[in-house]
Amino acid sequence: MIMAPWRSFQLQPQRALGTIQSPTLLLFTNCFHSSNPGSTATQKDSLFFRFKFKSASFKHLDDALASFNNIIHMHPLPSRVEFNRFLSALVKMKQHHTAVSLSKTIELLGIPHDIYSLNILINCFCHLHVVNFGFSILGKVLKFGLEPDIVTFTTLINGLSVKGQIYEAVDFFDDMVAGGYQPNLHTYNVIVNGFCKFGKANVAVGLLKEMVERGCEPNVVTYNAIIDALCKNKLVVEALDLFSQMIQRGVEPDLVTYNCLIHGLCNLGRQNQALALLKKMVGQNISPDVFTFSIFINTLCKKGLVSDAQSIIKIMVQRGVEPNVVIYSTLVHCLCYLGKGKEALALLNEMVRQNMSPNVLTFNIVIDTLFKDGMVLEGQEVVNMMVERGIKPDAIAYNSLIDAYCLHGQMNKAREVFNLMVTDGIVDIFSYNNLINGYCKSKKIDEAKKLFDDMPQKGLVPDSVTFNILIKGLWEAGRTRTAKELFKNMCYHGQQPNIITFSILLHGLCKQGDLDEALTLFKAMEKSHLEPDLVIYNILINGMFKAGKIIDAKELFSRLSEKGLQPNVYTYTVMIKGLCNQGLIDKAHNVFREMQEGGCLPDGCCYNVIIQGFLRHKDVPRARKLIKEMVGKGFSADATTAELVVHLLHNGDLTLRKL
DNA sequence: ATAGGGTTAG
Repeated sequence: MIMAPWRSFQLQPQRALGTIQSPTLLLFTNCFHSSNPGSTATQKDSLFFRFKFKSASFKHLDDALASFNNIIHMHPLPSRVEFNRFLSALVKMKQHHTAVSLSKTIELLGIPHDIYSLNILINCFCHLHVVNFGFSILGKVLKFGLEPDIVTFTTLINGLSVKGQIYEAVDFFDDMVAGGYQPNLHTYNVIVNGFCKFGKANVAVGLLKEMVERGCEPNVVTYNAIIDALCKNKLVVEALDLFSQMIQRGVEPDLVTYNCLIHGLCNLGRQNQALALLKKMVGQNISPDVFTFSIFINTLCKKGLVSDAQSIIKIMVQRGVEPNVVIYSTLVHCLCYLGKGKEALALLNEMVRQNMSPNVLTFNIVIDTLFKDGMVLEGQEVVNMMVERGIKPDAIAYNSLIDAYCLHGQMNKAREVFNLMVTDGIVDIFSYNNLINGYCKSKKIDEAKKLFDDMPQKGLVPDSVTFNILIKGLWEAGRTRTAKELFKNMCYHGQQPNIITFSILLHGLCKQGDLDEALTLFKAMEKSHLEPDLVIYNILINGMFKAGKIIDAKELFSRLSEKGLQPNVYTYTVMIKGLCNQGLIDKAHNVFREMQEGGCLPDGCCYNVIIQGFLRHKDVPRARKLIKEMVGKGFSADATTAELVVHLLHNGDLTLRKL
């Protein structure tokens, strides 16, 4: 159980909800809850709705719906203005779908639309990613003889740009200007934001000038959007330039500005500069908030410094900033990253216990880690826990679940999850790639192929990863001809083979001993302007040894540095193994020494390879010495080494016997 | 307008 030292500072006791499980029970309990008047008292409700509040606001959808059911029975009915107020309250709760359907109800009650209600409706459709419906509402506006206003256009522009159709958004913007409508600051901010989210921060920077020329002086929101985008594109220098520029133009940076810059600096590892900015902002009486702390906590977590992160949490609590679910999830992630799955699970349970509802992200991190660390049962239990708490996995969570089940050969479960995604209409390329990969690894190549063929039907195009997975699967299933055909057909499917494609095929060919074909393929690869990397050379050197071309292998090895590549532990292991197999045990030993002089430390596999070399040559003293060294470094003998030792046991050698 | 999760193929 992990102890949270800051626990005493935080989390005011909240309403106990821990025992409530069924929605019915929840509704039941709500009936007795004094802070929830909306659902029962009709008279009070209408007063509340009509006179008491300037703008309606609800905490729960249930309250809003109950309120709605009451007011539609009032005589006379509330005015359009009041219904609009209600609809925008729903929008604030991100209940766009409900807003659309209630808008229809209101219409059916005989309350005519006005431009405000139609603008709200357009906004809802845009948020539901059906901009076309938004445009059909624009048609309705005109049909009703209503005048679209700048809000109508800005909303539609926003709808296009959040869908990534930024150039369509700009076209529409131009049409609007041509139609005599003046864009305002908000319109520009929507466009700027679109470019920023679309990875075109530079275009957004260019827009600043146009804004000034048009008399729409950029405000702090404009600058923040661009600064954030620049930071996320690692262009912190440019972001800092813009930061100075905004100050020069008299726009005061706010907390968001600083948070964005601090985030960008931390991501580039420039924490000292980030801290300097923190100091600067505090000097300007801008207090760090939970976002600011979160950035620093995350940065420390990524470095594995959990205790430092925990200290920051203490500080923030002392400053009166409450850690939230993001802060906790970051810590959970950190523990997972450090391989402490059990402790992460404990912290997750602690969150639940303290009523800090973990969300799909928190659960996903823990589930992923537990499965990857082989704790299948624990992982499954957390999945159940998530479902019990009514948290619906999203595409990322589902995909990592598919991957997890595949990893443990539970293909039926993986398939089940995949089918759920199909039902929900959220299968993506990752789902297919993960599941195809799972089938290949479980030697169910026909299932894999079937899935691959099924992709276009779902509107998905196989990517290079899909091809690579399937080529490898086919090859390993012995269907090398089909694998080669698929490789040749890749480009007809719009996918270029990449370096990994080549490595898969080269590996397969070398393993079969087809060195000549491998070398032909290697030439083809160079011709297609793919720069071979160390992995490719490792495969080739290995293949050359296997084919008995020791001179070629040694030459290729020695030419690595002139290609700007430094041999790694795999390269050396390949060399050592090759030399050992050719009986050149002393040469192998030289390489083993050379690698360490060059600063490359042997791993367990490397030790096993050279030890096996010595054992096969009945050189027990040197084998014994290296076994001792290996065990001392915390590596252990593999099955082959152990077997060889058993054969030599008649020596009664104690060091070896220990294995 | 700002903070936390997936890169699956060698």
